[in-house]
This record gives sequence, structure tokens and C-alpha cells, in this order.
Amino acid sequence: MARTQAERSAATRRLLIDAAIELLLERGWAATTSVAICERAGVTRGALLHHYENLAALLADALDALYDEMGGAAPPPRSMRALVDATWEVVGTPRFKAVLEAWLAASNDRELALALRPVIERFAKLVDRAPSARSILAAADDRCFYLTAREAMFGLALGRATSGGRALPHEAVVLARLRQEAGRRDRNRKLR
Amino acid sequence: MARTQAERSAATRRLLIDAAIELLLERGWAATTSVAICERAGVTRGALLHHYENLAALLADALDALYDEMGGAAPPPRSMRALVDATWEVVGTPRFKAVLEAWLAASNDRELALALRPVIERFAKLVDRAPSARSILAAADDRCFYLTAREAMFGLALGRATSGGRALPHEAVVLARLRQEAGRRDRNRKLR
DNA sequence: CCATTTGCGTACATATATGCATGTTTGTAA
DNA sequence: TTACAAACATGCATATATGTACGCAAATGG
Repeated sequence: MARTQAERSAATRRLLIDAAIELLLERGWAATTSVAICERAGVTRGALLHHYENLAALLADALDALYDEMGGAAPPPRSMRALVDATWEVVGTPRFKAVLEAWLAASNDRELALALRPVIERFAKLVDRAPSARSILAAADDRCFYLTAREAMFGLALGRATSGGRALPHEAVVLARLRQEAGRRDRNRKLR
Repeated sequence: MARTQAERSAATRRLLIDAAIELLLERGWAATTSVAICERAGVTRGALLHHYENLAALLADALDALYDEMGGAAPPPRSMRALVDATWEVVGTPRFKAVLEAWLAASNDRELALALRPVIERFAKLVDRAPSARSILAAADDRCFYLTAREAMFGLALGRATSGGRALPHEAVVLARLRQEAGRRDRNRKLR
């Protein structure tokens, strides 16, 4: 007992954030309401509104937490192969569904977009590793390959999201193909 | 005046269907409520519930109408290039956003999934042209390329959906790359 | 032309989400 | 230890979505 105020606050926020993300993953954006979150977190809506101005603020914070978990400090990739892997590391996580949900929801709702703007931009940067891999993407053709590969990974992530989080049957095949092509490009670059 | 009953019914249903799809595209699944639809269609909710058992039934019908518009009778593609183009023809339409919205919403809601199941399956088949192109996809490597290309197109569609319907800056580049690779494969196959 | 069905509107009953206002408990600091 | 502030709970007011019940008017067909 006798927890400090800061501890209590942090704990409650953590409960809310975790509940929000779980709901986002399990039941999608529409079902992630303040009541559902509080019920799952085991706190009252009063607590939620004490810590956050409104529901959107909590969701923004939850996505922020998710970003911290995912983004971390990934070292700039040294090869196309590593670049592809690093991208899939982010996009291929089951939790990425939450980002997709937020992305779509925000694009459909101006107010929400405003509240989520900072996080969304952060995720956009996390996914767009191009700046930190300029040397790898110097050749136009390589850049083009990477863009295509990334879109394919988005497609796979979408497929997972619409399949209850399970990977599509052909996911492994597609990923293998992308990695293989990336490896080939790495070898070619070294030859030059 | 003096419209026949059948005409009146058809007209009203058409109004509802069009309004539903417009809303789906402009404001997403969550905003596509019965009130919003009826308001836009210029009919009362009473009319909606006279023609459809519930909201889900209307949305299913609307997606069905969309399917008819999009699916049509596409002849089985004769080349990988044509296969890629045919797939993009479907996935690249602005209206495909409605399908994405439905897909995600259904995956998040069991009841909805039940109501939309037939349409969803229809769209799945529309997108999966593999069966009608067995000769083109005979080689495992070609099949693998197509799967990857399709995922990339899904990624592009998602990008559009989250960008207010506008194509991403690199969309054209990615598509060009996919078409080019498809063409190369067609030429290689002929040489054999 | 009249009885009946069909299309559609109105009003109601219910459910659920949201934010605020006002208590009550728990830590904190003088 | 006491006054104060922060953390939380309860309850209220409001908005909005959904489906049902009922009523009227336009077609239909005998």
C-alpha cells in the first residue's frame, strides 16, 4: 500500500493504455469506446477523464506507447536485406493492426485526425526508413524495389488484420521472395 | 407520376444503396449509419427498414451492387501483364475503399461478418484471379511473383484509402515496376 | 370501384456513448 | 495533524443509433 501519487497515476494510465490497445487489436476501432476500455481496465470512466481530456487523447497516448515499444532504437540498416527485414519487423507485428485501424479511422474523421496527427506522423516516419538508408537506396531501381516491397508488406499486414491476426497462407512465400530479391541486390551492389 | 410499385421500390433502394456507398467512401464505415444514409438518400428510416431487415442487410446489398459494377464479366487474362492489369482494375478503383472498410469492419464484428459473408467471399474471388489464369501461373516462381504483386497493390489501395482517396506519390512508380516485371515474365515464357 | 396489399412516414421505446459536475478517498507538505 | 491537492468514483444531462408499432397514401387486381 501507500503508493505514491505518481505511482498510482502511472499504474492507472498503464491499465487504460493496455486495455485500449488490446481492444483495438481484438475488436477494432469502433469497439474501442471509453466504456469498453474502462471496463477492461477495471477503472471507472471518471478515472479516464481525470487523466485524459477525452477519449481521443487516451488513444493518442496509447498509440504513442505502442510506438515506443515498436520503434525503439533500430540502427540504420546496412543492406537492402536488412532494410526489408527492419520494415517487416515493424509492419509484420500483430500489433501493427492497431496502427492500421487508427490510420483508417483518422483519415475518415477530421477531428480525430487532428488529435492523432503527431502519432500518425511518427509511425509514418517509422515505416519510411528511406532517409536513414540513403546509401542503399541510391540507385533509382533499388529505391523502386524497396517501395514495392514495402507496399507488399502493407498488403500482408492488411491481410492479417482482416484474418483475425493470423498470417495469410502465402505470407511466408511472399516474404521469402522479397528477402531473396533484396539479397540479390545487395550482392550486385558489392560487385560494382 | 403513376409509377408502378416495382419502380418505386427499385428507385428507393437505389437511392439508399448509392448513399451508403458514398458515405462508405467519404466517411468510412463508422459514419455510415442508418440516419446518415437516409438523410443523404432523402428518405426516412422507415423506408430503409421497410426494404431491409436491418442496416447490415442494406450494406450487404450496397456492396453487392458495387460488386456488380466492378466485377462484371472480365475475360480470363491471357498474360501475366493482363493479369496484373486486371487485378489493379479492381483493387485500384477508388471505390475499392468501400471493400476495404467492409473487410476490416467484418473482421472485427462477428455478427456483421455473418451478414456480409456472401459479398465478402465474392470480392475475395474477384480479387483472386488465380483459378482463371492457371496457365499463366503454372510456374511456381510466376505464381509467387503474382502473389507479391497483388499484395503490393493492396498496399497501394490501403495508401489511397488513408490519403483521402488520392494516389500516393510513388504509386505510379510501383505500378510501372510491377507491369514491367510482368511483361518480362511473359516474354520469358514465350521463349520456352 | 372497392378491398387489399405494398411503399413509406411518424412517433416511440430502448440502448449506449460522451463529457461534466460534484462527491469521496488518498497522498503530501507545511 | 491539518489543510490542500491530486486521484478517483458516482450520477447526471445530452446526443445519437437502432428497431418496432402504427398510420396514411399510393398501387393493384378482382
